[in-house]
Amino acid sequence: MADASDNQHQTVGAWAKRYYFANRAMMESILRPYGLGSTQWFVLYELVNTGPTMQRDLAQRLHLERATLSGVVATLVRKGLVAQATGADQRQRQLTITDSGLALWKSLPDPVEVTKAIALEGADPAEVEIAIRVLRSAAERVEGNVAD
Amino acid sequence: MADASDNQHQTVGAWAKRYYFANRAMMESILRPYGLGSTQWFVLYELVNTGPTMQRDLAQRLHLERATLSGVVATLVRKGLVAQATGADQRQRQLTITDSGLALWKSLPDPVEVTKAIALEGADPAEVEIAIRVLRSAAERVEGNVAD
DNA sequence: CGATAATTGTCAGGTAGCTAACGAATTGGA
DNA sequence: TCCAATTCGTTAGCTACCTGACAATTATCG
Repeated sequence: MADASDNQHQTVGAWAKRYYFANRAMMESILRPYGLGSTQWFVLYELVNTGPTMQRDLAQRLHLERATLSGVVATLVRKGLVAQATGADQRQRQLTITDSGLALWKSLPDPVEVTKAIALEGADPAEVEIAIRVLRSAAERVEGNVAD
Repeated sequence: MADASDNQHQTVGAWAKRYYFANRAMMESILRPYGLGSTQWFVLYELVNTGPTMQRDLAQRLHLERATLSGVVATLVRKGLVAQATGADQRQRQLTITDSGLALWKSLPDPVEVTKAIALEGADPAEVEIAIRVLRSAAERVEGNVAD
């Protein structure tokens, strides 16, 4: 009812947005007791599962701009969870999870799994597949067009 | 290719996020020449199509927190596009689009339509329907759970 | 070799969200 | 009637994105 006038914008985009924010809110409510944000969690996830990584590569994998990741990393370094080292190429920074970061990681629930379980409980897997296909093709088409 | 390690998180949520940001980037690239952000556009849209509106009601319709809308409205007022008036109940603010706001509005393309056309070009309408259903039910389920 | 081009990370400044806390105004109940 | 509870908007402070500009470094090519 509050949505009566939303009918014009009853689009995939509108619901994608709403699901994204619901998802993120849930993840952050899970992570808040540990003092982590959702993107910070994804960074730790990558470092744990891929090992030491160049900051540049990490940005690509997480689909973040260099500048965005720079801020997230700075936060994690300040918290002592991640170490940022300079190697041969002095422009680049190599990221490694610290001991204290790993200790925190081991005590963490997986917020992606928890949220996914709630979101898709009882959903038809075939329909979920279709939803992913539609979203992916829409995302890729729009991404390709912004480049202009 | 950059997504090789994303397989673990090849979820509806991951693609919803990616589509949301692509969508928003496209909308903002369309609106940038006019000095507007996407949420600012939605506020103007509501004021144009619904007429003068209480700030409180607008927040509900746009699914924004009072605090968030407060900032967006402050920006629009500063730009002279929206007027914020106090009425009988002196706690509430009534929002109205100004003449200069309306003039700007009339010169604007509809970024939602433009983006949607690109995103869903050639997509199967039945599959789009399914995607919306999946997203809506997922969003509502997660929203219901965060309330805990 | 040496000047120009490209890469990398950071900073500055902007948009879009959130929660928590507060002041002012209104409502409700004892 | 009057005090307590509620409502509404704002502010402050946080996360998470972006673009544009910059310094430092490394690559490239004439």
